[in-house]
Amino acid sequence: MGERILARDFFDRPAPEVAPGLLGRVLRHGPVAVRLTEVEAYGPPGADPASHTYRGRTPRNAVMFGPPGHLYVYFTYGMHYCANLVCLPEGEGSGVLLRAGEVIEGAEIARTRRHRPADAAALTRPGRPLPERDLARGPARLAVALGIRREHDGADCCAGPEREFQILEGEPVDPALVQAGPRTGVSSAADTPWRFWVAGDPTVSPYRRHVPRTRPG
DNA sequence: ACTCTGATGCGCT
DNA sequence: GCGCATCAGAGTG
Repeated sequence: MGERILARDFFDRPAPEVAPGLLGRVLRHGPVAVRLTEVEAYGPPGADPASHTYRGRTPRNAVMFGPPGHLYVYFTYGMHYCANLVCLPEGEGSGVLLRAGEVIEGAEIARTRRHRPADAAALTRPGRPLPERDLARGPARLAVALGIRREHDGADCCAGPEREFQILEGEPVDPALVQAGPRTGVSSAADTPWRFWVAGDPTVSPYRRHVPRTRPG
């Protein structure tokens, strides 16, 4: 039942319609599965200044203009990957950013991915293990937990159980529990309430307003 | 709990 | 060159 793959038609609608319906759905990549608790919609060219597709098609955002139900993976801040699910028919350029979720399968693998051995001092420090709820709390953390990398840009999530990624039906969230508000960290269209999350869920990321950086000097 | 900052690659103007 | 759809760690209350 909840293990069925979402039909591609599900994504063949505007992102702000798709986004709230994605809450409670499950994205699986091999042994790790994440139940989505927070998402953001991004509109097609011209309509949404915060969207990567606002100024039209480029090599980077090309997948967003492809068929729905595929992963658009981008690299940002010189160190993070984030993932969207493409919406609307081919040629439109719209999607839903996957902002946070609950790891429901493969938590140990996810924890290994999220742990960084780079800081040698941290290994000798007592520190507690990373809390379960933080494994995929935030778009870049979610990407790490699921092992999403640059090469997965364009991966089809609706094609079948033999494919690397699947978006599963899961248990859609009661609409009464869905909350909506402004998107996180965007520098424009901050008044557009296209962020959707599950009320009271601890895996939802803390809201951060965009703050412009001033460089030294 | 909160606020501030540095790290870091690259797409776009 | 500027500005990111960010995060972790340090500092403070």
